[in-house]
Amino acid sequence: MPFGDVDIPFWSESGHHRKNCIVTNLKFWTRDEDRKTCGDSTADPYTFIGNPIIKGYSMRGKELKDAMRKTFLSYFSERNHTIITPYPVIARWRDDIHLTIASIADFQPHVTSGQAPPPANPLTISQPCIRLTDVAAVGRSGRHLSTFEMMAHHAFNRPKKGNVVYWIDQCVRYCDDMLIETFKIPPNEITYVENPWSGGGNAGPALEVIVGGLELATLVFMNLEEHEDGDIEIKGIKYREMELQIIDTGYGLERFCWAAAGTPNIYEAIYPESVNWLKEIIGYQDSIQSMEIDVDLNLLLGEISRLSGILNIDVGTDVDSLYDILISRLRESGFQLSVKELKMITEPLSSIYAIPDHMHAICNMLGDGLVPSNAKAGYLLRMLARRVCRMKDNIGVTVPLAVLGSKHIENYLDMNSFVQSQERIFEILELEERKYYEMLRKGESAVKTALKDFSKNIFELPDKILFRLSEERGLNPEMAISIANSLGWNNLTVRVGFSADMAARNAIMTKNASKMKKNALLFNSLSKTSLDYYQDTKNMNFDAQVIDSIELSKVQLQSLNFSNEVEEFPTHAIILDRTLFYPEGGGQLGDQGFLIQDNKKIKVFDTKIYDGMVLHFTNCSLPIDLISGSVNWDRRKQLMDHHTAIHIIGGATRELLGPHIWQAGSNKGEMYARLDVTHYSRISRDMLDKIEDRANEIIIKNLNIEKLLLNRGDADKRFNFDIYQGGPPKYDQIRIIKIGDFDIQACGGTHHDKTGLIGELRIIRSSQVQDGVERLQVVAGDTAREHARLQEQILSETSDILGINVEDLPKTVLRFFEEWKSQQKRIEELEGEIVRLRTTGTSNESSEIDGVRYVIMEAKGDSRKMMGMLGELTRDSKMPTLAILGSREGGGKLIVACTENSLASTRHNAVEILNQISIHIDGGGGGKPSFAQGGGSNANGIPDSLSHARQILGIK
RNA sequence: GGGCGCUUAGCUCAGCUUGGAAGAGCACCUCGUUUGCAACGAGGUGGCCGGGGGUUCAAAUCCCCCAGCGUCCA
Repeated sequence: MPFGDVDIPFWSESGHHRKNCIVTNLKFWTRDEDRKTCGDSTADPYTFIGNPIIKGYSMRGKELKDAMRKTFLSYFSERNHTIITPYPVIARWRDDIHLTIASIADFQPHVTSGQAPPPANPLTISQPCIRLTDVAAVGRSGRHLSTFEMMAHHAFNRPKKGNVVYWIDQCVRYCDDMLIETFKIPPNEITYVENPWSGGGNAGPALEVIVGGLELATLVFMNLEEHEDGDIEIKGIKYREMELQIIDTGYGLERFCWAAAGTPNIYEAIYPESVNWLKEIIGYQDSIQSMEIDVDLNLLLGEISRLSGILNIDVGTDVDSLYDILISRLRESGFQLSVKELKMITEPLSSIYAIPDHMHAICNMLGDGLVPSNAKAGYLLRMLARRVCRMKDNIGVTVPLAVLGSKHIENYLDMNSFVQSQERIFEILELEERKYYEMLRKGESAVKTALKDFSKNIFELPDKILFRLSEERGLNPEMAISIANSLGWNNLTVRVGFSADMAARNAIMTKNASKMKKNALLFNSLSKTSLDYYQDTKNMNFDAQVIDSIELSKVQLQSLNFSNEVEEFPTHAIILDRTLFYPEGGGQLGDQGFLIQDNKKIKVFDTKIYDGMVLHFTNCSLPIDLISGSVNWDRRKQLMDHHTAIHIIGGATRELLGPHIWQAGSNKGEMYARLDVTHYSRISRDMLDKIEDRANEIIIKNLNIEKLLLNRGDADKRFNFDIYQGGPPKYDQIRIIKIGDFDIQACGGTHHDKTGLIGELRIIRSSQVQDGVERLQVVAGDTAREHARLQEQILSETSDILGINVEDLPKTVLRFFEEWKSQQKRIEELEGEIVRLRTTGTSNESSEIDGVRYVIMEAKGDSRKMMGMLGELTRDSKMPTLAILGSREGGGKLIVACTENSLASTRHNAVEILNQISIHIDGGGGGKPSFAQGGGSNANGIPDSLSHARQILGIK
């Protein structure tokens, strides 16, 4: 049987026929003997618009979704499936994706790989998902959503172990039965299209379930995994059968709602309140009526939706040609419209439809505790927020973003599924909108500057300028051009195909970037080291067997990235059968200490782990023999102080600032520790003090610190996802650090048994790593005391220099700085005065020949100082002057200048004069004909230079 | 995670490509003209050109490092 074919008893039992779609050429199953197309082709229009194919659901919006979800979950619950609470939309348990894009994502990779058991088997769920790949089509196609709920039933089979829940046949039976019996869909309207699925390292046969021209569900039978020796090849990648056989289904909740509502498009079915409200605000009906087009708007929208589904709207699509096609197709259906009319109808609508969709995603992300940022998942949130801001501006909605959010939550969301508070969601939305307008405002001057050298009559801009405005200023081409139009470049338009080129350019850049990073295999794993340091974190001495002693190559040294606490570059890596040295991990730096063999003490500079093998870095090799090891306790104690302190700070920050506080990285060394947390604004010193106080309170309470070892499934059940602050879990065994009831985290580091052992901690300062991520710098234990001493010392040394009390430092320094500035000013004035005095009347430094004054004199100071004097001499156009100043500073400086546009500048060339006289100071220089400056290396030649100048100019 | 950009007067920003006297608008001060809504005219005050290092006779300008901020992509 070829891969992808689905041959099950159910087909013949239920009277299905296998056919070939005459349009797509895909194989499909149907009960309808006469059917020629698979249902999901360009020849299959939606049949349910205005005529719901799922009967009995008269409600709309949230009520409809709730009812539909309940029906689905109940169906499977009644058939032995356990209902699972949805996972968050931010996929923090994974490091390969930011957002939950499917229900199966909840169970990847730990369950699908077989490492951990599923939370229930079989199970059913309705998982909120966010997918941004087709975000450009949302609002336009009639069916695309950036956020949706994927209803699913999953089963995980291990046929080799005799554990089979159900497989393809039963899966299809459930689906078919539910559609017909529960949702009352006419059997002949259902088609099952064979379309094998692959992605994310797995593959398997799959069926697309099409009803009334709409894909309602996909049933995937995942039984293959990527493997280089696999015997099945799909799209050039080799796969083999895997241990697990997974039923991975996805039923689009919103699509069920649409099919039950029969509205012109999916948005009207699920967001009717928002759509109507937005239409009202901008007076949409009135503006359409004033166009006096003789069409039934509802019929037209249905038709557009039907056609948009067929047309492929994608990033970079040539929108104008798309409109032409749409117009001609609409004409075939009896709608006579011009492009302009069609645009006036559909452009505002596409925004009206996209806004509630985007708000749904935004509120869900914020509700999950995500913070907007310029990187990672936070950027996706910001991108959506900015799309909404842009769209609402375009169609003339003046309601603030936060109000849109408030309306949306009121109509469509349950706050009790959110970790974040409503107030904070609005606060963040307000901040985001403010940042968007700030960007626009700055963008205007950026456009002005970028275009200042272009004629106002040009029609197109060089691509480079639009690329740069987009990448550096966040102005997409349409926004940039619209700003340019409003600034007077009225003819400018975006070149056809520009967006496609920009997307292609990004693709190339991304591809190049991914080529650059290649992970070379550093060490061949011999055997895993027994990690004995967890048994008792205070135990520092041990005996072990040397397994290997590796001389480090240049490549290895470079890629090992030693911290600045490693005092010397090591030459060797020693591998032992067991160790008490903690290798760098979880942000905690590696242990240092000694290895002792035959009375020889060898220093361990650092410890790292690679593929389960602990590398002890030394500067010599060791024979394969027994050794004893000794870990530097002072350092380890300090690392533990810092690591436990960071947990406490994290807990205190979360407690005081809110559930959106997530660890975005951390580092614990001997000298200091830092914790990066997600937060939407800068943290004030006042707040840092509060966090510090709370953390010290925890230390004083001397809470017990428990270390628990749980498997992944139990850890997930017992605690929230909050425990994965340090990143997605990598192993099935999860080590939990529990500080009283104050803070619980999965962590592999070494910790004290009691909080009191830290002594004290201080947050030295906070800085910003990227937008939305604050870095807290922390010192704890002895380091905290040393830090305080150092600060004292700096202050007392500084105040000693000024001979004042420490308390008076700020005030005194300010006074000194002000005085210094005003004195600089005074010096400049006085120098000007000196020049005036020296050059007025009959001084030997000033003479006049034929209407030009000549000033040749030696001065004091550097070029900058002499500039000021020259201003005095040559800036007065009423007194044409040629001035030559020389100074002995810095190897000799010379400046030759004449009053611009005067007799002096026509008569003399400053550069020529300078070049002739600068030979005396062994130097050079240049400038323009009216002004030249230079310098040299022989300061004592200055008098010669000046007298040479007098000679050239004929002055005695 | 990978890029790109910005930091210059109290504010908003030019100048940097190609090194050679620190600029504009707004605000502020003085004088004049007016006393109608962003008044006008003349003059003026105000700058460690983010910090540190390098190249150079000479750096706001070129190179490197650091800090702060912005932005795009994944």
